[in-house]
Amino acid sequence: MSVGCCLTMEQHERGPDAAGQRSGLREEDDEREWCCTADDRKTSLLALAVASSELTAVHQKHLVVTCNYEARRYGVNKMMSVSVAKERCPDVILICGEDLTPYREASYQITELLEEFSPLVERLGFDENFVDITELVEKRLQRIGSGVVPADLFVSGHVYGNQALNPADGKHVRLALGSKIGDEMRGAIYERIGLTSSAGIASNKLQAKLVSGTFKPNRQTTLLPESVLDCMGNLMHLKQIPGIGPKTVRRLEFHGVHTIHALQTFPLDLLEKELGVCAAQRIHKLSFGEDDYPVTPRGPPQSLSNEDSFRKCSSLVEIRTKLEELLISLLIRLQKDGRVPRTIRLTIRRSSATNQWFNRESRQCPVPNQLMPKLNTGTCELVPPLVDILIKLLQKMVDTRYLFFVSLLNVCFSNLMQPALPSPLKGSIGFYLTQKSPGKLDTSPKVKVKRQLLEQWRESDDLGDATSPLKKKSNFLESASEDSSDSAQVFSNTDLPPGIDLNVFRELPANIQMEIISDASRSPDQQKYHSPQKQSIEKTPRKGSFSFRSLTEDQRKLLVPPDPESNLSNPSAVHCIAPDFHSRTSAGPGNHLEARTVPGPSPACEVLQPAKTEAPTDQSSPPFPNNVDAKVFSQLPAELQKELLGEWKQQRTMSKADVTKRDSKVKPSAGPRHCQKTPKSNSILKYFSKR
DNA sequence: GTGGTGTAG
DNA sequence: GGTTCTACACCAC
Repeated sequence: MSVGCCLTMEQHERGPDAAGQRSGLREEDDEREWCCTADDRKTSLLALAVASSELTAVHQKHLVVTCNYEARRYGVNKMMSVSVAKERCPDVILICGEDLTPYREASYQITELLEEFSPLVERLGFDENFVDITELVEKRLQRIGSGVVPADLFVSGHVYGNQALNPADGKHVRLALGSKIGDEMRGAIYERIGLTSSAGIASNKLQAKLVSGTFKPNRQTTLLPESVLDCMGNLMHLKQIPGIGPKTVRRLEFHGVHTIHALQTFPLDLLEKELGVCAAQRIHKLSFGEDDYPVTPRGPPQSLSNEDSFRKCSSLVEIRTKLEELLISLLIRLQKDGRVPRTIRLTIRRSSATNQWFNRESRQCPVPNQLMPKLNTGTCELVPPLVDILIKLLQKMVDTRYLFFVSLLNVCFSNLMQPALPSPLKGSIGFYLTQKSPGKLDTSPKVKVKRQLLEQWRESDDLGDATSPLKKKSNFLESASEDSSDSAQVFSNTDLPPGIDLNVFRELPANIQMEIISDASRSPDQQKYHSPQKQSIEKTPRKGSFSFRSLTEDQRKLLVPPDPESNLSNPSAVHCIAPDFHSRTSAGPGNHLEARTVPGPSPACEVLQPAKTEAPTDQSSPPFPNNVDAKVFSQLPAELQKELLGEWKQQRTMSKADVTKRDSKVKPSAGPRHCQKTPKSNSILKYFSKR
C-alpha cells in the first residue's frame, strides 16, 4: 500500500526575517493574517504579496486576482475589475501580480525542502506538491517492529469523517505514520520558509489532493480507506475531480451526467464512446477515488515561457517592443537555468470584429545553430535576431501587410538541453556545480548532477570536430590553460566555495579549478555559488525586477545597444516608446512604467501602418485611413474603434515628419517588406470577412 | 518535430 | 471563453 501526501501552501505569517526577505517579497509585510481557502486555486502564492494589515489586493492587468480580508470587507473581490475595486475601496493598495518570479522561486524552495524527505516529489503548479512517502512509512514501520503497534499510535491532525483509527489494520497504521510525516513536513516548511500549509494524507494522489483542503488553513487531514467513497460522494461538482476540466464537464453534462454518482453509474462503454477509451476509464476510476498514477518528479521545467496580453496590438512596431520585453526576461531566466533551448515558439491570440477572442495559435521552429551557444549567456545581442525569428513566425499566422489585432503574445523556449560546455561567458563553473532552484539543473542530489557534468566534460573532450561547440569548449580550455599551466595545485576543502565536492573538484581541468577558486575570492555579492537558499532567496530582487522596465539604467544599457548606427543597420534593434500600451499596463505606485530611451530612427518608419495610405491630412476627411472600410470599421468593438481613431490621429500628425526622415535616411533597398505598397482600399474587408 | 487541445493552479 | 502566467500530457500528422 502506498501513502501519499499533498501539501498546499497557503499562508505567510512571519515577519521579514522569515520568508518576507528570503523570497524577495515586500519587507513591510510583517503582520500576516492572510489565508487562502480551498477554492483559492492559484492565488495562494500570489497572496504572499498581500500585506494584511492594510487594504490590499493583487491584480493582473485590469483584474483583481486576489485580495485580503480587509479589502473584502469593503466589497473588493477576486475577479473584480480594478476600477470597481477602487470605487468600492479607494484606499486599496494594489500590487501587480504579473511578474511571477518571486512566487516561482519560493515555490521551488518548498519543493526542494520536501525532496529532503523523499525524492518522490511532484509539483502541481506553484503551490502544491505531491510527495510519495510510502518508503518513509515502511522504514518507520520497521523501526517500531513489525506487528508491534505502539499504544500511542494516533493520527496527526484531522481524520476525514472523524473515522476511528483501527490499530489492527495495517493500512490505518501506515496512514497514521504518514500523518506524522506530513506534520513534520509542514513544520519544516513553516520553520525554514515561513509558510503555513495544508496537507492531505491518503493512499493515492487523487485522495490526498481531495482531502488536503478539508480543513484549512494550516491543518492536515488523513483519509482512511473506508471513507473514500464518502469523500467522493460529498463532492458537489464533477469539476472538483482533478482531471475533469470544463470541457469534459460539458461533454458529460450533455449526456446527463451532472454528479459524481451519475458518473459512477454511467455505462462505461458509452463513456468510452464519448471520451475515448483511455480518458473514459481514467475518469470512471477517479469517480470512485481510484488513481493509480504514480507521484512523478518532473525535474526542471520542460519549457520556459513568458507572455503578456493586451487589449490590442496592431503594428509590428508594438509587437517588436513587446517581444523584446518578453525575450529579455526570458533570456535572463534561461541564463539562470543554464540549459539551452533547441526550439522557439510564438503563440498569439488575436481579436477581430466578429469574434472578440480567437483561440491561441502558435508556430515554432528550431533555434538556429549559431544562436544556440549564446542563448544562456545572458547576452543582449541575441534579442534582435530572436525578434526577427519571432516576427517570421508571427507572419506565418498573420498577414501583417493588412490590419491585424493581436491580444496576446507568448514566447516559449522548449527542448531544453544541457549545454555541451559550461559557457565561459557565464563567469563561473561553480554556478553549474551548485546551481539549484529555480533554474536548477536537476532536482536530484547534487552529487548526481556533478557526476553528470563531469561525464559531459569527459565525453566532450573526446570529440574532435573543430566546428562543434564542444571543440569550441576545448579551444577555450586550451587558451585558458596557457594562463594556468603552472597551477597544478593541491586543493583542500577549505579552498573551495561552499557546496562544491572536493572529489568532483579534483577531477576538473586545472584552469576550471582556478576559475572556481578565483570566484570564491570575490566579494559575496559577486559569487554565484551561494547555497541554494541564499541564491534563490537573498539574491531575489523585488517583484517585477526582471522586467525591462524595472532594470537599472546600467542594466538597460547592457541590454539595449546604445549605438544608433547599429540600430540603423539592423532595423530589429530599433526600440520604441509605446506610450499607449505602457500607460495601460502601468501598475500603480512602485511599479510604474518608464518610457524607454530610443536610439535610432523613429520606429514609425519601420512598419507599414494604415495611416501611411490615408487620404491627405485634411481635417475634413474621414477620421480613419481611406483603406479602411467605414462599414467594417463600424462593426468593430467601440473600444477598439476609439483606440484606432486616437492612434490614426496621432499617426497623421506624425506621418509627414516620418516620411521626410525615411526619405533622407533609409535607402530604397533597405528591405522589401518595409517598402511594400499598402493594401488597396477596402482590403481590410478581406481580413474581416475571412474570419 | 509541429501544432492543437485540454487540464491544472 | 471571465484574467493572467505559466506548465505538462496527449494526440494527429
